[in-house]
Amino acid sequence: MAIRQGLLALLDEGPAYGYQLKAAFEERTGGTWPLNIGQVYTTLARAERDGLVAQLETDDDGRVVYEITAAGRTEVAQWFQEPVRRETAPRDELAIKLAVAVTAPDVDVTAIVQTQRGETMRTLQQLTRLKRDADEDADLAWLLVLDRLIFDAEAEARWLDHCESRLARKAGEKAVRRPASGRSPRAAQGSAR
Amino acid sequence: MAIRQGLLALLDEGPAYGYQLKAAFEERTGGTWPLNIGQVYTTLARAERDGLVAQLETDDDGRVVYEITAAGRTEVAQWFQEPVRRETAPRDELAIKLAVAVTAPDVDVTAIVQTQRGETMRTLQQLTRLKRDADEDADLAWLLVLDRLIFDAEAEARWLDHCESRLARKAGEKAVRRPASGRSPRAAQGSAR
DNA sequence: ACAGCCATGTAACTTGTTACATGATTTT
DNA sequence: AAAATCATGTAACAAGTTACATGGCTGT
Repeated sequence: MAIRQGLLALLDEGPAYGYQLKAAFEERTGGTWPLNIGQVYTTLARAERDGLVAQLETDDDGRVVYEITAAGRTEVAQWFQEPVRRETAPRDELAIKLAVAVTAPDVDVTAIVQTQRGETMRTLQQLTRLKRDADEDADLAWLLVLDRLIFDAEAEARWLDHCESRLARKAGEKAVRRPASGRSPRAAQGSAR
Repeated sequence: MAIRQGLLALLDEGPAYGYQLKAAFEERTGGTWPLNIGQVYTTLARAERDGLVAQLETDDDGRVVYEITAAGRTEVAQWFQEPVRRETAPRDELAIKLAVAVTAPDVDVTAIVQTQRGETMRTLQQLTRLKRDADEDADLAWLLVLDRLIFDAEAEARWLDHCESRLARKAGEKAVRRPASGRSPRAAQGSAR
């Protein structure tokens, strides 16, 4: 619902047409989440179907201007009033992956963790660079989004470390096997019952 | 794709029927993400359509047992090999909300932040309690998922603090207005061009 | 004239999700 | 016998997403 609500909130600031909404949305997220223009229209069409927005007369240049309705305002107000709940959040793919991997036989979980950490660190560096470059001029909204991504990536990295140490401890309990195993990060070669 | 891949990975450990998959999935995530049984079947049907799984003969009790195919194994192996990429991750609703709110006029962003922190802290406590209770017997997968949720919630809380201080700084720059404003957390009353 | 952007829209598809229908088996 | 649980499935929808069609306008 994030996009729908976001566009709705933008319309709450005043009528606008499709391209303006796309631009406004991307400006605030600093292009972190580029929005396919088609999606703006499908989202608007669905919002109109649900009575949250309405088409105004086309403007002087023939552009289709949308306006928020009373029902739409109510929904925006609610969106701002109510916190985002954990239950609403989508299932986390990485967590599912590790949860399944850790229980499965013949899957090198450590390799998964390490690969993922590589990716996470790369992302983190990229974000940090972006922040350094943007810090001067960028507007508050974009900076906050950026920090959000950074905080998230850091949490992910920390969690991966945590997983690794837990895995190491578990492996330790299993005592000594494979005396001098060269690292073999090949994971998931299937199996049978 | 998380559920689909998860079920596929479970099938990679051996054939199973719908209810078994639901149980296996929920066992690993400790019931954090309960799975509607109907979804198991729709997911399986779609995976079958895509040639990733196949129905075996029904077992002795007439249950429909699914088996992973070669193509399915390839996909699971890939899933484990490749890291979860940031670009794949869904847009974060909270970030969008604050990004829009912070730029909009007549929206009390501080109120939003505080409400959200309340929710986040409540979640965090709940998770911590779960962890304390579970720590004895629970299996590794469930503990890791739990920690993931905790790390995430902590990052969110930290980010909210960060947002608040940024907002305070910005408000400071605007200098003194509204000498003794009673807090008016009414948000988003619309506007016109 | 042609390339390229602005602008609107639509058709088609994916994943996730739930509500419901239908039986069989088990428990009370 | 009734209630609960196991088990399979389907219909229908939401939200996100993209590829494509279409036309106007602008600069070269």
